[in-house]
Amino acid sequence: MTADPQAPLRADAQRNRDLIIAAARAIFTEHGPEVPMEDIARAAKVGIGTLYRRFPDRDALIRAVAVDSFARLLAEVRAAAVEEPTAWDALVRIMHHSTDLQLTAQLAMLSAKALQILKEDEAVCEQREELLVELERLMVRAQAAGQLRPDVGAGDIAVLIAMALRRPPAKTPEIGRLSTDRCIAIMIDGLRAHPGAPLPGRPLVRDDLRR
Amino acid sequence: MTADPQAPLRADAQRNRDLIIAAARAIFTEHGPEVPMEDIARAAKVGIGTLYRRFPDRDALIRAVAVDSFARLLAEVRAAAVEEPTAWDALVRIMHHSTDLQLTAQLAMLSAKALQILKEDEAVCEQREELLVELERLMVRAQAAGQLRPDVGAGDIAVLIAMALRRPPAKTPEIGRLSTDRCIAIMIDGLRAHPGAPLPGRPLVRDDLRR
DNA sequence: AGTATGTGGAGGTTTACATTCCGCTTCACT
DNA sequence: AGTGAAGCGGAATGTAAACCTCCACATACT
Repeated sequence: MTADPQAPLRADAQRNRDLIIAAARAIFTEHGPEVPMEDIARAAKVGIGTLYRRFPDRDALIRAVAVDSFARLLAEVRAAAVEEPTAWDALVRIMHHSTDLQLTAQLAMLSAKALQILKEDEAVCEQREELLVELERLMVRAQAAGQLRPDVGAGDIAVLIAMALRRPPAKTPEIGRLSTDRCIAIMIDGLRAHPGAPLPGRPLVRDDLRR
Repeated sequence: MTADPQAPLRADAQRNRDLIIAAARAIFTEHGPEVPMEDIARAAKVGIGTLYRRFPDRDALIRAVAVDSFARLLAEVRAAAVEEPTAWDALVRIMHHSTDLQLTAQLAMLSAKALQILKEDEAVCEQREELLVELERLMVRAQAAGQLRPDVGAGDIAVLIAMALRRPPAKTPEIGRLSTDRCIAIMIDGLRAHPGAPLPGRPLVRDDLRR
């Protein structure tokens, strides 16, 4: 029932549905996917009943948000790949600026619960695969150009991102943002070609992330 | 009532107390400080009643574990500072090998709840301060020796560590460990002197972490 | 204007966790 | 080896929070 196109929604209902997804996106990004349904309804300025009619349970909502967020991120990645002068610049841009990235990583890698749900969703899995393919393509290009260190795989980047974007509670929001930015910048410097020390083990690749 | 030395515990009681702390340490490290008390009791092979007699509530337990974990970490840091040939090596050793580091970071930076509790504990705050002083000392040495990039502060490292050590759930424990190791190695390379790009903002220092 | 569709949110139900309590066990001391 | 104090386990109870249903009322579409 995630998307049920055979009965087009009434205009107000469609509007509410969008509001709910937007609110869920914001709240999931901030507090993870296990916040009470009521909070989401409140943020969307909608009654709980409405939320439940549109998404019969939390899983459905998570799936819908994930589809949305993955699609946005994919678009962002493709845009960066085309618009930036080099693959490396595209990677840097994505890592630094994407909030969809944050949500996606959170859903796909940090919450065991969400992972479980998404793993069983055909559409999401496909999107995910596309995303990783796109990422790998960028990385190969950046490695060929000698900008990205050769001993990392897409899995490494994914892990790095997932870690970096789990922002710890900070003194103030500004410090929180600053610390995330700096952290990512340090990671990026660690990803440049000709770094100090060879990495342990072997590169993590796409398949290492599948669970 | 965390430590009540006026009535020395019976031998078996003392043993159980130690078991409980050890179990709590393991479980907190793995799953954060909000796991059900019952899980901790089970892991310690002890009845819930016992747990509650020794630690009247979760806060007391968290405090006790924190004191223990901070002390261990401080010892580890000092040992590394003395035993390793350079300050840089000491930093690397600590980042790579310390599980107490993981727990400490988790308690001190990632869980809002734990933070709240610890912030109000005199002893813990002092330990924390000592720890950061020691870290800063190492960093200054490593920067003076030209090994650590000059534009980072102790706060940056603390944030980095807290992020890195929040291990996402992985396909297998081996992959989990590998990904953490690689992630840390990448961060370390990003921390070396003469990296690619200057970091944004200003160094995060000790005080930025106080909340 | 009439009807199908959508809405809000009060409240019953479920769940999960914290905490207490007390009959039985183990220790420590003589 | 006997005895009382200290300790133990875990079933039972309390409690808070989140889930989700339901229905009188509202809104959109034709």
